[in-house]
Amino acid sequence: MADVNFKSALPPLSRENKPGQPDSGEAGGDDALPYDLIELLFFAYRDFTGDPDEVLAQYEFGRAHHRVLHFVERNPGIMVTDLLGILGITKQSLGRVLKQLVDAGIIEQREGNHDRRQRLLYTTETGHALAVDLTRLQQKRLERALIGLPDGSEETIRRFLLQMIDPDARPDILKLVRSSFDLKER
Amino acid sequence: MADVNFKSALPPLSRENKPGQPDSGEAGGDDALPYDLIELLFFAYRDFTGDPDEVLAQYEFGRAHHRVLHFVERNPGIMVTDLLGILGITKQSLGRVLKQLVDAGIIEQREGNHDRRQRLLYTTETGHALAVDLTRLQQKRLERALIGLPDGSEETIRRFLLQMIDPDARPDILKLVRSSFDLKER
DNA sequence: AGAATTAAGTCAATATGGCTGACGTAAATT
DNA sequence: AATTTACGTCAGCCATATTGACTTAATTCT
Repeated sequence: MADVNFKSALPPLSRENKPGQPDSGEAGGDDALPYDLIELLFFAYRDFTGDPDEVLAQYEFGRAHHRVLHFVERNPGIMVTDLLGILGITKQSLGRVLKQLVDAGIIEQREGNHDRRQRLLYTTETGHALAVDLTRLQQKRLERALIGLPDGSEETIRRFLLQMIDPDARPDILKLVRSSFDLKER
Repeated sequence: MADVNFKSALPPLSRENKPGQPDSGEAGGDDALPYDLIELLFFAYRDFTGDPDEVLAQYEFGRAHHRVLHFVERNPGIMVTDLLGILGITKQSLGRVLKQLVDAGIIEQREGNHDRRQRLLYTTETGHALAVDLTRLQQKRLERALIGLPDGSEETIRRFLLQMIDPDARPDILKLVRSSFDLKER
């Protein structure tokens, strides 16, 4: 369900507004702003997140649930505090979503062994299955996107994405992402 | 202002949960799910949108305003209906945001020449300046991300992003994006 | 000329996913 | 024993999206 992607919704451009070639009649001297890249990124990301959205809607879950599920699946036994740091949201925001996931039997909380204050997070069997499902959807889209690109493109894209990230956040993200590819800078 | 990026917020991974190398001990036979790409995309997009967010916050605007501003700047004289189609949101959602932008003197509405029902959208001088500012921020990040990548990488990334988009939406998006690069499939 | 369609705007209600500040409890650390 | 940490919770707020129904004016179709 859920017509998340705008597919059919995108109309032809207004007649009054035909392309007309590089409308480089701007004021100041905006030397070639990368509108195309910016827009491609926008639409690509939207469709990328749209696949999971459709599945999640069936469970009455949203994108917030997906993010939590994803990072718990990826980091079984993660502490709530660390998950908060990764997601960059507040305890309250996470709390609501997390509770729903626990109630739905998607995520399980276990007391820490060494530190009994912790409620370490794990996906249940159901949760794992759902996480894998969603990831496979995204995998398919990624694979489709890589078709026909020159050798080494995947590596290039990985580096590009990493370098899009704030430099001072990269070390932490690299730890988190632990790619099987070498993304060390230089 | 606005601590949009989580920079300092990302904590070290939980001690209980050190990398430990490809934890390929999964159940079914999930052959190498592309977690790293998925996560890099997530963080990259977050930082990418974070730059404009900070500036917009000063105007009490959000990301919704940015999207509207962007597409109006890019398609001066666009009809409301077409903008709705591009953004993939409802008239009501657009209405609120658009009104705020008009009230703030960022966007201007002019009656259509041929069709007086239309309220064609244009950025004002102020709006244009803001749009350019925001785009330059994103340009800088993109340029930084392309540093050190092999020749032709930008082209590769463009194609990658295009192919991430639903195939049936691509023709419309290509018209919209009108890249100065050749993105025709094949 | 009259009917149907389109462009734009509007009302009211609702959901989601964020936020803040304050506070409480149990467990660990100093 | 005092402090800090991990987690949760209360109450309220805000931004951005949704739906369905309805109005007005203008254009197009028959």
